[in-house]
Amino acid sequence: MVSTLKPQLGANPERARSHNKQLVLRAIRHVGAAGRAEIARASGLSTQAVSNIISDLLGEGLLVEQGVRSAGRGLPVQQYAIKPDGGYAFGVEVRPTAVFTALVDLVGTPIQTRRSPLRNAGKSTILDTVSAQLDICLKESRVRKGALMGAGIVMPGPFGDTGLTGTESELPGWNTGDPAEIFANALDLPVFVENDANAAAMAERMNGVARGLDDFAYLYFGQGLGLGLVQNGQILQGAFGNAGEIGHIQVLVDGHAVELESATSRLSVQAYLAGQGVSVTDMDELNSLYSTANRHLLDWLNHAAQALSSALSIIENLFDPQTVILGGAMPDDLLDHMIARTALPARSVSNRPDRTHPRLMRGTSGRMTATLGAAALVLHQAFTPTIAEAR
Amino acid sequence: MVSTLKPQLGANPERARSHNKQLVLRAIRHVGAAGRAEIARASGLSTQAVSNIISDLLGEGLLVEQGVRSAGRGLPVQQYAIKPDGGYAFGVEVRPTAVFTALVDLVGTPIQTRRSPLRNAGKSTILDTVSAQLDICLKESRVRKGALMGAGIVMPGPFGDTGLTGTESELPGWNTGDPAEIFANALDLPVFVENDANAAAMAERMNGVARGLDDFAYLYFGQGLGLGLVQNGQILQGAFGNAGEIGHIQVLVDGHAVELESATSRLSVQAYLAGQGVSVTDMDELNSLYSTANRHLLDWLNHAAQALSSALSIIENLFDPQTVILGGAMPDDLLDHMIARTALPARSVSNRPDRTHPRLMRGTSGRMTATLGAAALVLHQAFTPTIAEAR
DNA sequence: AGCGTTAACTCAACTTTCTTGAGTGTTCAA
DNA sequence: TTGAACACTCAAGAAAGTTGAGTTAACGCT
Repeated sequence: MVSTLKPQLGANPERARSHNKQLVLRAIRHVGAAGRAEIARASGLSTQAVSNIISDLLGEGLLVEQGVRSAGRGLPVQQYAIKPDGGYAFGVEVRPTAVFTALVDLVGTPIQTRRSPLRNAGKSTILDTVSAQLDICLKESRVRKGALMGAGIVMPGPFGDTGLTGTESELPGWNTGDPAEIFANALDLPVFVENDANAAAMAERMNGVARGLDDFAYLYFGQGLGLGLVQNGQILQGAFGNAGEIGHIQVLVDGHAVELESATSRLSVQAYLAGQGVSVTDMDELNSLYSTANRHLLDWLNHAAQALSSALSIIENLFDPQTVILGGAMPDDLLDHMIARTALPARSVSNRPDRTHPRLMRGTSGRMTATLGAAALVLHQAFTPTIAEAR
Repeated sequence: MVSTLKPQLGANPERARSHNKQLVLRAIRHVGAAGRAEIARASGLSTQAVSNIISDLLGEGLLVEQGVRSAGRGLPVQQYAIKPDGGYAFGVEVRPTAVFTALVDLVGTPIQTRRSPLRNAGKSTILDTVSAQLDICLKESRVRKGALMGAGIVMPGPFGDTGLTGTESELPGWNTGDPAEIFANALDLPVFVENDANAAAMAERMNGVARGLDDFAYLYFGQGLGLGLVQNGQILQGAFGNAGEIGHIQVLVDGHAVELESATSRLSVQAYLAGQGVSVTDMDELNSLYSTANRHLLDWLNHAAQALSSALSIIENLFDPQTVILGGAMPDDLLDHMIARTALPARSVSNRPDRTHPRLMRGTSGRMTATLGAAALVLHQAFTPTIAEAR
């Protein structure tokens, strides 16, 4: 019974400065552009301290002046904003058949997105492909490697040898060794590894509908169904990094218990439609099927909405989030349809009159959601004050 | 769509010191007794800094010298330990018919526990009773009020006006205003308010089977069934403070969906037994019923274990905790029986070979669990470095 | 139009806290 | 016996923050 204390760092001047820098960046990012006094009030620091820090950040090229704003009386505010080319993040999504990569700038704008097929799903093939993609990305975009703040990697979970192993994770060979470390060595960059749902959630928080939210859940439609949980602005990872494996829990559809994933995922709709003699292979076909109001697809959506309603009840009552976001590799229209049809449980702590957000929202969808989310992991890190958190 | 940035504090010398003090206390608490060099290594501070901080803490009466330990070569280690009477915490559990209070010292030892019936469940009656209990507690134990670090309050959730309101929370009048503020004013102390499950979880972490665990879940058998979630050493509260309301989710028993609470709670066993013509009014009766191997009770336990298995699957896959603890106002033997009978889901991220703790454990049980948990909230605060977290 | 108030920001002096490096004392092992 | 290892202290120095006085610009009242 060895209980290891999670290492936590003490505060010294150097770490305090780094913490405060991130605090200032975060405050500026949150409002888009801000002046010194404003930031000082938000952080509990003196204006002078903020001033010094801003001057540092200007020197490092992370901030730009953003004109003055005359706000009522007093000296007009000299505003500062994040400098988009002040840094870059590399996002990687590893799937069994291909690797998706994205280069985004400091404000989250995608500079490049790429797709590269994999000859096989072997470890070294993946590492080589990712490395090659990084080089090409940097060359084409003319971004110095030094300007890269890190790489975010999205891999199918769960991580490690668990009771779900073999059922889903179609990437062999990653259960031994720490994937983050392996990628960090291969790319020579700080690396953050998450599953697709968590990454998508962070993307939504950085630049999507979850901007400014600190507590929300994200249901990600990928191959299966994943749950990204953000608590207090941080991804909830669980003790072994596998929190949010919602796909295999039992929910009720028409009074019968089914695995949530078998009722809601992309694989599930394909299987269902195939059973009805309708073959779909990609999202576009699914979308056109929906636009013709295909009865079988609508039936499936109804089932899925029922399953989601059960899941929503669980998520809301267990996490009490500000909102639950639906997104991922599923066409917008289908997501909207499901959201409209999902019954919002009355017996839920989320059923309260003083809500600021709808209980169910649609997030960004599309093929690159998770890849951009991978990059968002890096940005999130850059804007999160981290004294007291050892790495 | 006003997205308010969660206030976070910048680091300045004063706050750094306070952060570091708490870090040192936490490190010492974790191992029981420690020397300067050891703490310095754990915190990333210099020995000199730790030395200065320890000398401060000795002056404040929070630490005591604890003899020297000769550990291999070198100068023997001068060890320090938490001084039990260095501070006290007041714990309060408010129930509809009575108020329970406890005074515990800095290491968590209960000094006094009391029960005081309530004439009615009105707000002012409760406040008056609690205040009076505090005064008596202090007088009898001869603890200065100045030595009190705060009060923890356990109240039935959910907090605020939610979809579960009226079903459970039998304390009228608390849905308006912030309970923490109300108590803080009445007691003139820093106050932390939580539900019973969260408080019990913290108690378990401070001095129970969850010592040293940073990620675990606690299923609390109270009137109903509550879930306390600890993530990264912190209570997971949710956006509105109502996370962990697990009682009302649907689970499967014998293929039928039922509300978890209706299958597992103390009220549920009483109702079930009453239906079989067996009347029980308190835990002792329940216990003696169990010791006679009452068939109806065993039937109920079987049902409950099934429901718990469903719940366990959800908790494990959503949180990926180090362990799930069962505790609360239910006799030990019954808890043990349920733990033994609860099937551990195979398809779970928690089903992994490299576990350090069992998937299901029994925590402290008994009438005062939540009350002592309330006090533990205060201790937890005292041992948690909190730069960057505004109040 | 004039003038006092308000507010953002800078400058320079000061304070707090941490780190560094040299020095002391104790224990173990060769 | 001697040297290495280790905990701890002392004194000097460095880093980062705060404070308070001073400057500048806009607003609004007379």
